[in-house]
Formats: sequence, structure tokens, C-alpha cells
Amino acid sequence: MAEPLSSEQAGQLAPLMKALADPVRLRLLSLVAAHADGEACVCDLNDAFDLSQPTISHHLKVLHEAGLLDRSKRGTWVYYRIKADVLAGVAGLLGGVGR
Amino acid sequence: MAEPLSSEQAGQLAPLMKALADPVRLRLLSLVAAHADGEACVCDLNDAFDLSQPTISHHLKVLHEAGLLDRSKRGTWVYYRIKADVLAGVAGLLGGVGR
DNA sequence: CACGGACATCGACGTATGTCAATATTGAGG
DNA sequence: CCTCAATATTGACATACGTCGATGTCCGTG
Repeated sequence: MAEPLSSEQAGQLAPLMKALADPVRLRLLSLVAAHADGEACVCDLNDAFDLSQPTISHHLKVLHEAGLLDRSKRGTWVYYRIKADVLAGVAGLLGGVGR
Repeated sequence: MAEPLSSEQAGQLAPLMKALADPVRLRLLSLVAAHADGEACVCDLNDAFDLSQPTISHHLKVLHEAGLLDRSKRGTWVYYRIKADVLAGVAGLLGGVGR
């Protein structure tokens, strides 16, 4: 019912959707979001999957480069934090398409 | 903050996100949704892109098989209708992850 | 400063994806 | 029936993706 997405809008939204279009990444994102302060250590995330450490690292990189996760290194550990506003923006745009 | 997605939830959500993770399909979906009755003829959609007819047909099939578009043939023409509830469900789940 | 642990990067592999030209299918009309 | 227009399917191609093992980098600690 709203205006159709412009070519540019679609071109900007698509990479975000692509980052979210993988079951492992969806779970990673929700695991980070579910952590008390919206922040999780990679060491915790690795154990939640039956996948190699490089694979998890790769997926985290994809989510980070898409702008969905913030990355901060503290000492030996790396923490990822969810960017809730970005995710909310995607959800909003998506919901807006259908209505 | 909510519970993290289960492996099954992620496995069900991911194919929907995958279907939405393409700029052409995002525009197709929004074009269909923007049509007066939430329904659009393929003939209209073809002209909106600089892509071959088979390519558009392919993308519509992906959206249809993902459960995001309904398909109905009337005479020579085929009409696709948006399943707004499904799209809203996806947007809702996504928004729920971040909060 | 050497070692060990946490995480990232690289290189390789099989598989999936987007695109097109060519062809098939379906239905309307003469 | 035969033909034409609208859409789908097929086959082929290049590229992108998910995964792993091996290796690199950074940092705290003895």
C-alpha cells in the first residue's frame, strides 16, 4: 500500500537482508541480543554451535560488516554488541512494505 | 533481550530471509504490495526492470515458494498477491530479536 | 621474551545463486 | 485447429557463499 521501494532503497536493504539470510547468523544475532547487556564474547558463541571457530568468526564478520553488530576487543577477548536500532530499522522497513 | 532463536526457529526464518535478500525481489514484492488491491500482473512487473522475462519469472517463483506471494492465473495473465500476514510475521520476529 | 590462548585471515572445496537465450506450455481468438 | 501472446521451464554460465584445516596476529602471563 505504501510507495514501492526505489531501486536505491532496495539496493541498500538487500545487503542487510543477505546478512540475515542464514540460520547460523540469525542465531548468532539473537544470542548476542539475548545476553544481559546486549553484548557477548566470541568464546561463548563458539560453544553454541557445532561449527568450527573460523566459521563462526566468518559469520560474525558478515554481521559486523553489514552494520548489525559492533565489535570491541578488550584484552584477549572480543565482544560483539547488537545494534538494535539498525535491526529495528530493517524490521520496520520490511513491515512497511506489506502495509 | 528476548529468548534467543532456537535452531528450528532460525531454520524456518532463514529461507524467508533468503527470499528477501535480493534487491530485485524486494522491489518486486513492494511493487505487488503497492498495487491497489495488493495484486499485480506479471506483465506490469516485467516492464519495471531491465531484466529478461525469465529472470523476473524466476524471482517471482522464489517469492511464491517462500510463501510470500500468492499466484493466480486468470485467462492468459498471471497475478501475484502479497501475503501481508507472512511478511508482517517475518518483520515481527526480526524486530523481536533486537528487543 | 617466550609461551599459550583467543580470535582473525587465507586458501581450497563443493554447492547455491542470478542471469540469459532457447524452448515449452497454456489459453484466447480467428 | 492454428496461431499468437503471456508466462514458465530448461540448460548453461559466471559468480558468490558456507565450511573447513592451516596459519597468522595480538595480548596476557610466567
